[in-house]
Amino acid sequence: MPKLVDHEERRAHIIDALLRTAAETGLHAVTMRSVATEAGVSVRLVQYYFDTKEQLLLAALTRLAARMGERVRDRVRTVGPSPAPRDIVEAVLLEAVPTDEESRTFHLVYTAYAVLAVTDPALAGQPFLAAPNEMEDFLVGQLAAAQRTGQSDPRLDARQEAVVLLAVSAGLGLSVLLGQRTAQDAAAVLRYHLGRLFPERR
Amino acid sequence: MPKLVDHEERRAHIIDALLRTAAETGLHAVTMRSVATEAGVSVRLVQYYFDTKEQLLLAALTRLAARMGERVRDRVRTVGPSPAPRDIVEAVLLEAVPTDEESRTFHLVYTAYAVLAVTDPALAGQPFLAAPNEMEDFLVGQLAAAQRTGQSDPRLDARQEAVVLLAVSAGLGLSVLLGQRTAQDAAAVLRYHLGRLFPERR
DNA sequence: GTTTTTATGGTACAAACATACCATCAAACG
DNA sequence: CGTTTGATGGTATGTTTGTACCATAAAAAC
Repeated sequence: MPKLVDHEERRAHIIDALLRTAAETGLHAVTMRSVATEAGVSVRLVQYYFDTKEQLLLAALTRLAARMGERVRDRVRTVGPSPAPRDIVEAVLLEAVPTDEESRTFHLVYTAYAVLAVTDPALAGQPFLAAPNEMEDFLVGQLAAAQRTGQSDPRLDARQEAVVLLAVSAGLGLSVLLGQRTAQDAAAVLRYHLGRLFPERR
Repeated sequence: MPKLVDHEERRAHIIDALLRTAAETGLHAVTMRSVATEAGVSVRLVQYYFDTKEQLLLAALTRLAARMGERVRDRVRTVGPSPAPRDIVEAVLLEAVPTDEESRTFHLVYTAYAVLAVTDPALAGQPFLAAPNEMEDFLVGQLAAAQRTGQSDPRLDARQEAVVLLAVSAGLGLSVLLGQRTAQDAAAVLRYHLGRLFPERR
């Protein structure tokens, strides 16, 4: 055998190249050749590590979803000691607003995948349904906790408010992606809305 | 000359064929041939009425945006006599939730266009920025009117609430498109949120 | 030291695509 | 009545795509 290379590392390298080209030219314009060029390898190698283009796209989507989850968890972790529910919720939802370049790439490509998945049967809806539903339950838990400790109005319907929150952050994220709003403006709107959900006590 | 046909009608016919195929197989999979087949004409005819594919796509987007505007105006018109701001706002925002098949087609293809426009410079962002900004101003006006007549809390920031409203309806519409929620559920969430914005007086 | 494997490059190929070109039919116009 | 012109069909062409095939270097295994 030759170099005996780390397969996972190679795959990750190629997938990252795909994500970069997808963010630049659009997911629809991604080709075996463009990915190979961006990754600095031959087309044959892309074939070698991902047999077919469909498998490459699927692997990229999987990696994308995983990285998104990591980013959310990182955000929650760095929110400071003994955080209030409002802080946790804010951190989680702000992750949907693309600020840095990596975040922008992620959300752009992710959205492109989501739209693609509606018509393409090969891209099963798993990552597009499992993750948000999980998130919804998480938010319901946080809201309920806030209601128990008097940080939020107990008369509110936690489930509906959670759905509204997710919709708001998704909608704001999309508008930032489309260049309609800056990330800062979107974040301000989100904080405004959270201010209504978690009234300041005085 | 031969039949001396109505150009606009022919163009509309072909564009509708494009929208149908785009809704079924995805905008990325739309080809001159598929559109021609769906429209029941030859490829040559599609070329004849829209010189290039890019022009065809652009014309379809223009028609799509126009039809969307019509639908919103129709909704507002049929909201009943002497409508309250809440009814108007509800009607406008519910248009973003794809209920019937035509609405679903519109929003799916429109979203695909929006994602495409981020990377494709040929699709200038005009329809993606002008329409929402117009809508935002409209909502601000309705909210301000409601605040003046005591139908809504005057301490609220009408501008920010309008942005939240648009984001919520966009996010809910997307989740319906992705099959995460039914249109009925999304409508219920929207009404719940409106209920918080326009409290019932008792 | 020979024989497997593994990793890689290059190239060939069939399909699909957008578009350009050639041809035709029929209605309007003079 | 002939000629121009708008509307349409068919086909050719060059390019790009995904994928299959052939080749080879080199490390491990024996």
